[in-house]
Amino acid sequence: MYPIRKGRNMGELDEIIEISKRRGFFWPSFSIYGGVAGLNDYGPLGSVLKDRIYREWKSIYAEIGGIEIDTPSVTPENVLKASGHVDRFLDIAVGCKTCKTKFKVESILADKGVESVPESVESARKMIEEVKVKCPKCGGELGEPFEFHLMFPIDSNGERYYLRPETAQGIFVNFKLLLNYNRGKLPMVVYQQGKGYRNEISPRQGLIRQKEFNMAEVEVFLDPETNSVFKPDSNEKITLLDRDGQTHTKSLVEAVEEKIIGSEDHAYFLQKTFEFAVRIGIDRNRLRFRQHRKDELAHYSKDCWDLEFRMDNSWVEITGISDRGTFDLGNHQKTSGENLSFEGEKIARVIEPASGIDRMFMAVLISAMKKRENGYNNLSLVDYMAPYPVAVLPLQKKDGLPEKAREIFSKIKAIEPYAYYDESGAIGRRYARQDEIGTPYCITIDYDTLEKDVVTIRDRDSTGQITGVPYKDLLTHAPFLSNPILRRIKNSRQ
RNA sequence: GCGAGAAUAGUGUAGUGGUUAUCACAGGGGCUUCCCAAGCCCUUAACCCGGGUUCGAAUCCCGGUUCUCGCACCA
Repeated sequence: MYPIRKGRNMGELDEIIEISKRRGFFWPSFSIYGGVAGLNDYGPLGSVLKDRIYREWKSIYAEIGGIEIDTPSVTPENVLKASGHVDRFLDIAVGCKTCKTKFKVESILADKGVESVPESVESARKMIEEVKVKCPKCGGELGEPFEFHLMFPIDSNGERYYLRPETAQGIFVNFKLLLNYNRGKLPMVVYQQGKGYRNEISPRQGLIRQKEFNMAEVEVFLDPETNSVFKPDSNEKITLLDRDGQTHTKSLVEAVEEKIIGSEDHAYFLQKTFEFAVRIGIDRNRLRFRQHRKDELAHYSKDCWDLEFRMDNSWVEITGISDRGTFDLGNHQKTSGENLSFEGEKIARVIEPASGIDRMFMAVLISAMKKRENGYNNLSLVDYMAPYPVAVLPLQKKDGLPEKAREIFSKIKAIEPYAYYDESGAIGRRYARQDEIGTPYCITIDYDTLEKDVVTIRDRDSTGQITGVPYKDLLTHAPFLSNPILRRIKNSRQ
């Protein structure tokens, strides 16, 4: 009866994309000009939800003494040269003249047993000639090699810059200042939220693969001589897929004991990452950790575990927890000439939990989306994540109910600015509307309100309600969601 | 980037050369209803962009853009 969906079956991702566009979570950018692949806007609801995800992330790391920094997206070339991105984030590719398939020169050389990365188009051409490589697919002649940049370059007055491919470098280059701020002490946990940019060849799937994306990166600086500053303590069994393809269902504590995970420090940040995902409402049953194989590690990474989320029966990385060792600080020290050591000659070792906030955002929506028996959607967000924690609804649009409702609404606004007011159409329709955008509580103003100043509170997930709540009791607790009456509703529902 | 398909209101769609461009839902207004998208009436709102063929193009052709699915790539 509601949007008739013929033709293809919608997957959960398609469904979230449809609802998001309709209700204002996100949509493709620049659509009046035909749109641009891989760029999306967060709408009014999505902007709030995204901020709430960042808020929880910050509090997770602030709780363990982390400090925040905010650095530019526009980054000078020499910084990204030192970090290896200029050379390693640029692929030299070549196409087959016959079947038109394109390959990374690096990988077809590797197939021939040549383990070297061409540094230029010219050297790639020479190497192809020397090794006599043909098209691995059809055996045809290969064409001219060409460069494919994964970073967006910016040229300004003869100087080259790039849009950062990760926020991390802004932290590494500030190591000295940050360490000074931290009064010379390690461990030091530094986090940064911000945009990252990658020139994806084929951006797809809404927010999953974009050219510009929201990152939440943490760099944990550790004394290389002091292990196990951070220790996991969770006994929850988690699925761990190691680099040899073995699946383990173990707690992180056990995983370290059994050497599935290399260090306690690394495991601890897997735990933190898992805690973050669950705290924002991602379904823990759709999560697993997967270790990178040696050949898929990024150039800066010694070891990496991804937190992956299952959607439409495939796994999507939402966070990578990488052991970057001393790679970045070592290279920046060498290139800049600045002393980035501490306590003499020591270079700090780095563990990096780096989350893709857009992907986590999708995971939150997909985890929360429920279908009711009547076919309507219920976005079962965790209370404190909902863009609107509360809506105020007069039962009908007459008999002075809207006037009373607006009066109460303005009082609610004073303690909960993200409150929604709606008096249009039938009450059931308005409940349904709030359900679809995840509003956990509706306050209904009815005839009893006029006589006795009591309201009805309706709970989103159970659709149950409690009547006769003196509305003044709702105004005595700020923030609104800490109100004990709401807890009572929540606890009583089954 | 290649191959194949697709692009029509906010969403999902009908429409194979001539229609006031279909329908549903959503949105707005009203009647009715004291609590879960009920019903009735009214209303807002679209042919991706640019060329071409034609008396006439949403429809046919070309180019572009975007999307989907594969491949490749990326994480």
